[in-house]
Amino acid sequence: MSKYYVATSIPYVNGEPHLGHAMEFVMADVLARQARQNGDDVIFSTGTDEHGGKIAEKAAELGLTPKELADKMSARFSALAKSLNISNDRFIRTTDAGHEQRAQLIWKALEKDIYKSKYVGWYCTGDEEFFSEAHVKANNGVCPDHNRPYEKIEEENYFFRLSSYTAPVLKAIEDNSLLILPAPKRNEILSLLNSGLEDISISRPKDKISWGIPVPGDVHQVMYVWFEALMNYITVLGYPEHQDFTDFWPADVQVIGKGILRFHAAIWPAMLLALDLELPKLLYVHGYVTVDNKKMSKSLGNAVSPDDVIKKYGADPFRYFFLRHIPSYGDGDFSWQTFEAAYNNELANELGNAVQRTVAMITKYQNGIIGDIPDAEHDMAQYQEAMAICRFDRALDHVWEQVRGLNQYIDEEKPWTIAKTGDEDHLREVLAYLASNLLEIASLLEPFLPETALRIYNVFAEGIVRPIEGTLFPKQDEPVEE
RNA sequence: CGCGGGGUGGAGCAGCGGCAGCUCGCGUGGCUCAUAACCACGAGGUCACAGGUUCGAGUCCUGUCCCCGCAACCA
Repeated sequence: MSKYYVATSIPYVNGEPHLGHAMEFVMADVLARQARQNGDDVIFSTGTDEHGGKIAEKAAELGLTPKELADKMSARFSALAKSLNISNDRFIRTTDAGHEQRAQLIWKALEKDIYKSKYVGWYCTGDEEFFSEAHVKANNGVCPDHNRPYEKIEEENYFFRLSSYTAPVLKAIEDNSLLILPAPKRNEILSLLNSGLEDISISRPKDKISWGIPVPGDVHQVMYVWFEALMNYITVLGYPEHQDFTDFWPADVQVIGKGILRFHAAIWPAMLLALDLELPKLLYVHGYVTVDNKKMSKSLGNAVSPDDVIKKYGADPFRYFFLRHIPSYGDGDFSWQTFEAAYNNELANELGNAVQRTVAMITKYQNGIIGDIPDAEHDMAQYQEAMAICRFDRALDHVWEQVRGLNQYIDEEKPWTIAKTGDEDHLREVLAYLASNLLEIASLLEPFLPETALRIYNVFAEGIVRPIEGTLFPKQDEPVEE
């Protein structure tokens, strides 16, 4: 039994969970469920990233302590995972004592590559934030939000010698020992690496940002959130001493959004190399979700809550839409309209109805007795290939080819005609073939639509049809608001 | 010349050198097992533009015009 470790990135608890977070959960869940289906021993981890100035500020605005805010928001994310049927084995929070302690161990282990230096940057006291040279130049030296000039400020920070790791990280990505999918993302990071990496600041003065993990041996500094958050992928396994870490690292897949590619394809691998650890085997980078072709944003008021969609349609339809209709290798769009179309046409009419008509015929013509169900013999190669490279959309396309094929087969064979002519053997054969196909489809669907797969199994698995209560995907008639 | 992605029937996409394809939507017909579902057929494209390579180009090369993302701590 081989070990399989898959992790999502851990969302920052700065805002409410949105469709993009939900999609990432779902994608990673497909990988985890597929691995379990293949008999692997799986750890699937997700969680929340909770430190940093932004959280502290936001908490202050709301009259909460940072920890109270983090608790509240973290719970929202774990609730989302639950309502989407995400099968994560772990849910790590960067405020967990275990993470904080292990992060400090990691820091110490990295000390040969850490040095103290002055950070010089452009600072806006309005934002209380540093800005890059390019950013400042683009705004002609004046902060547009506060209409005051950026100040040049120096502060003491610890730095990580990222520059020393440019070459080995580059090599790992070039020879695909750290595979990055899709390829354009790999190219993007290669070109970044080819231009060389600079050392990065990895701490903040405690008097500026206190909400963070203390730097070991320096009471005046806390770790920079990102630096410490990346460590979750190994602290969750119990680095350095726990057996899970020995057994499950390196990760088989890390699932991330395109916005955090640099952190995961440059900084994180460098940290791992500095720790003398192996790199993840695959970094799968998904795109962003727009709503009605616009970037989700509070000011536009077009944010759609994953909860609303799940409440109305359920977890499986949600999973289905985001896995098949948001391109696995690119950005995609959600709208209620396209969601409903997918639900009605594909789930209800094609799949749901295929199950329904099969059930009805077996019940009507054979009193619900299926008899021997032959093994299905479709060529799964294309499906498997798609799964291997995280092309969930393509994999589902192939499943739906089978669903359509099934409906075509029914129309060609016309079981109702066979029933009239009284050729019982032939009829039994045809209907058993249908059941067999639906069982096969259920198996292919299992990682994607776990509830649906189970319901289909339950109907046909015993050689006798056990009618479903209601229908698989009840048609939704009432128009959705908005 | 910062980097990257893209412009293909009404919409969304595939095709990456050999007669332009898929899904939705639309039209017509068929069927009656079924969730007014299912099946078949059809209409609809000078593949952003201009050059070039080739026996042959959405497909390769060059140039132009648009769109989008990253760069600037959003998944």
